[in-house]
Amino acid sequence: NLAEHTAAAQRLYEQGRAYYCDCTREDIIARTGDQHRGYDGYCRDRGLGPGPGRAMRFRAPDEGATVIDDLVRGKTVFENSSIEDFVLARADGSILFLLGNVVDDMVQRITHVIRSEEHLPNTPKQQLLWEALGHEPPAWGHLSVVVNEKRQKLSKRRDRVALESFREEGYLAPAMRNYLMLLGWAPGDDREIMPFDEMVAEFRIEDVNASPAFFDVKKLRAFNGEYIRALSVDEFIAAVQPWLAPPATPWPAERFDPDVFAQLAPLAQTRIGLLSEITAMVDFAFLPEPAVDEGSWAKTMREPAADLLAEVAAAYEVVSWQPDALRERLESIGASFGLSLGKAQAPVRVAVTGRTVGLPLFESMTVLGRPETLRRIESARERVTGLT
RNA sequence: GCCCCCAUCGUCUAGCGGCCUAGGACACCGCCCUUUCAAGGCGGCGGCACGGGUUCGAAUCCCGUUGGGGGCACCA
Repeated sequence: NLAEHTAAAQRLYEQGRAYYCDCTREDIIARTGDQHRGYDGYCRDRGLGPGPGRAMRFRAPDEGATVIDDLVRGKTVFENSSIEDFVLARADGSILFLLGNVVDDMVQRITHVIRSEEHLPNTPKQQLLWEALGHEPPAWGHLSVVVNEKRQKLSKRRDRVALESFREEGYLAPAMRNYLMLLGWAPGDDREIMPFDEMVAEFRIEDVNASPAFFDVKKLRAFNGEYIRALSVDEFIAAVQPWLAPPATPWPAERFDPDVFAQLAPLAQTRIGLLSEITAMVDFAFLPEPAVDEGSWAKTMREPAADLLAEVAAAYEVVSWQPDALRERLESIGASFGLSLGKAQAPVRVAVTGRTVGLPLFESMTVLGRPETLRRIESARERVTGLT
């Protein structure tokens, strides 16, 4: 809209609402003694015409006040005496943001300007321009900024603000959107998790509150978990695909078995808050050897783990390979050692999956298959015996 | 320094003069369920920044203080 920008500046000059000024930054500081004092109006009445080294300044009103009626903040009063004669056009004729932005909005017939709080100090200047150019100013709405734990506005340099990085970690778009909607706004009832369409239907800009909100990743993650659980199993399997292939996976691609994963998926679905967590949840099924967590090993592979593992291996040679049967056998073997099922399953779990926490054990073994399960139990038993 | 904004549990919020003994969510802590961990159920902890007004009555209105934030370019 270059032509419109220039025409608008020209019109303001012809109306006497703007004037030319040849002051440099240094001149102004020399006169006011302060680099934050603003322009002192030196050229206001010098009657300078256009020329090299001359910028065009807006003639701000000397008296009265400019009132911004803000959709989210109510009325804000700016004394006109505090508004400096700001520059509209550089010495080379190019137009500055403040004016260009206003002209663009007029050309596009913008009715509502909803933007961040940091623009609030610009608003009286822009409203003055709208009026000087003979237009009704738009409805303004200044939203508060989102802040970090130190309550400063989020910045690209300092804070994590790229949506892509959240997506790569396995946040679902609807969860992110739902969470973001709740920063500064709340639906009428106590529901927080709600479909976007319903939020849109209920949303009113006037209901947005004006105080800055902290971006709480913990709560975002909780929302994400809710959205993950709300997926059908098929949707879940589809959503999680990117984390089941290289480079996300520690297992070789050819070892991945979609049918095996499909059996594990519903078990994993209630256990992850981020899609990326699926990898560690099911890696035992696709790795040639379980990734042993040494802390888990040390905690569980003590008396009478070796003997227990030996008996479990023997019993599992012949049981019917189903979760219930596997559990019953382990439970009675544990009992013969004086161990609860909770205690007895621990070394078996570490032997088979490598960790003390994970998917339900008997279902996992069922999916892994008898030969591989027995091999892992036996291998763990040998290691324990070797160390004893 | 000047201009402006904001202020309810740790966090996000509901509240728009009496329904408030201040409600919900996340987090945290218990209990239940349970093969681990989750999920789920039940319960707990925890807040109106402070001081003045106005009013019969204030978290709600006004003023001030304090604290936090944003903006002060011939940048966008």
